[in-house]
Amino acid sequence: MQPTTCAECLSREFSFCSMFRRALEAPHVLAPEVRTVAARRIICREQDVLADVPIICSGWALSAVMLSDGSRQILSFLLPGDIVSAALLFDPKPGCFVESITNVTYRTFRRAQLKQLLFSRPDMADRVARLWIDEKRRADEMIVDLGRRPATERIARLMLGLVARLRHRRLANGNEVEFPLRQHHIADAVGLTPVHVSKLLSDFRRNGLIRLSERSLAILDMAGLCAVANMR
Amino acid sequence: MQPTTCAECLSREFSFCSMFRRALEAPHVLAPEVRTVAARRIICREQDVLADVPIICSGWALSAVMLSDGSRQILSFLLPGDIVSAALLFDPKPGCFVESITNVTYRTFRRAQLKQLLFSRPDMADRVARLWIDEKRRADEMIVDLGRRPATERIARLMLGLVARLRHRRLANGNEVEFPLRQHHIADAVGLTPVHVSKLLSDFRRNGLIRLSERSLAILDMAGLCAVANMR
DNA sequence: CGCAGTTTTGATTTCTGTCAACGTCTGTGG
DNA sequence: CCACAGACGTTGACAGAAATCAAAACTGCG
Repeated sequence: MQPTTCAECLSREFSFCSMFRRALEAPHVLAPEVRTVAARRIICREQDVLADVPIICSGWALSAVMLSDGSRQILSFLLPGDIVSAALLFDPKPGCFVESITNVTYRTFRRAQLKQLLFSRPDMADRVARLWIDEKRRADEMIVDLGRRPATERIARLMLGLVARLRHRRLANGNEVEFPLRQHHIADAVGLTPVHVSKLLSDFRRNGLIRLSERSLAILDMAGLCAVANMR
Repeated sequence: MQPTTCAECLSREFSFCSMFRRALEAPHVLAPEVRTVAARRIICREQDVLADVPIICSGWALSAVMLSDGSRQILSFLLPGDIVSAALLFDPKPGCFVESITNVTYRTFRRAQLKQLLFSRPDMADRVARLWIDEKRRADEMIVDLGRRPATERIARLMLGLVARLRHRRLANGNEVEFPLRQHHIADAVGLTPVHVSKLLSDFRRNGLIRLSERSLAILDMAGLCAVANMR
């Protein structure tokens, strides 16, 4: 059921991998190494120096920063087709630590090879720039969310954003998606405590906005949730 | 007192401008247009399409996102030598609005010219990448601050970060710097209300950490402020 | 079964926002 | 030169949001 080569992978059409579609369809060109990790495993640490660039092939992961008091801030959730961070194309230090949420498979590409491919075609610079601009835009939106939006709005936006990303990659089509996040993941992403997240999610359910159980999220009232999220 | 050409400008040695040092010293190569705006003026809006890339030459500015309820989140303070956003090198839409804090002079470079220069030398891609990586790192730090640090810590870190940037550019050398920010600027940057910022700054003063008056900030107890900021 | 991780719920505390009043400063126009 | 209006900063009382603490139920899994 899971693709065994990039040439069979759906993500090849979307997100990061689409830039290398041609090269990926001829597997001998890039020949990335495949790795598999179980859920809740560390993929890389903040101070690591990565010789290779990891791309998520299946499963969910997260990138985060740890603080000295033991708490952490999640910077982004990584879905199939995502590069851990565009900065890794140029800098071997990830600057964040990366952990699997579900079972994850990822492929590691040689940085030098990717860069060579990147600059072999004139339009590549613009495509890398686009990738980078999108990453930065998401970071800026997160800053706005954390700085100026109330808790319910942040949670609603997180869920809507994830559903939109999944749909864009054809990993979901209805308003119901696989949702492996624990409440502490949500808490660490939106800057709240798990206890408070639990209470607010109960409110969402009480108001008929969502159904969330068994690692599955259904948006029951899209208009209502968008209203809570202050979107559209 | 203020330089009239890039060839005389100190910022040429640091930050963004340093990438073009050679070209800037021969003014006929890039020939940017110079503009001057008074304090509290809009430099560009979120939906604008900018034909040129603005670089701050003197004064302080800010980039921010406005929300529908009238509040705003400041994304970054722009100091002499800063590009408004590295994304502008590739994308004419700034995605944020930019406002002068003090009187500001800035130069606008033709995007096509900059890009041409950028790719005329093989090491340029790495330098642009470095610029971009730093911008992203700052955004990530801001996410961590807003998501996981208490108010006093955020304010202390903002002040320390600004002082460090000023010193790095030789715009300050002691622990006393020109500081044109109003308390509402601080509030909009760290996600608080101006009233609360006022109270916390009073605490800082009471504890002998800083002196802040007359558009000037002196860090009286660097170790103490770093401790509050949870740094070093 | 037993255990560790997760979720829920209620009581309480802490932090931050809101509101309002007042004083200061600054630039502007008469 | 003065009066004035705005913007800014400070302070206190209060309200609301989110954290903390604690206990109990639930889940999945070896």
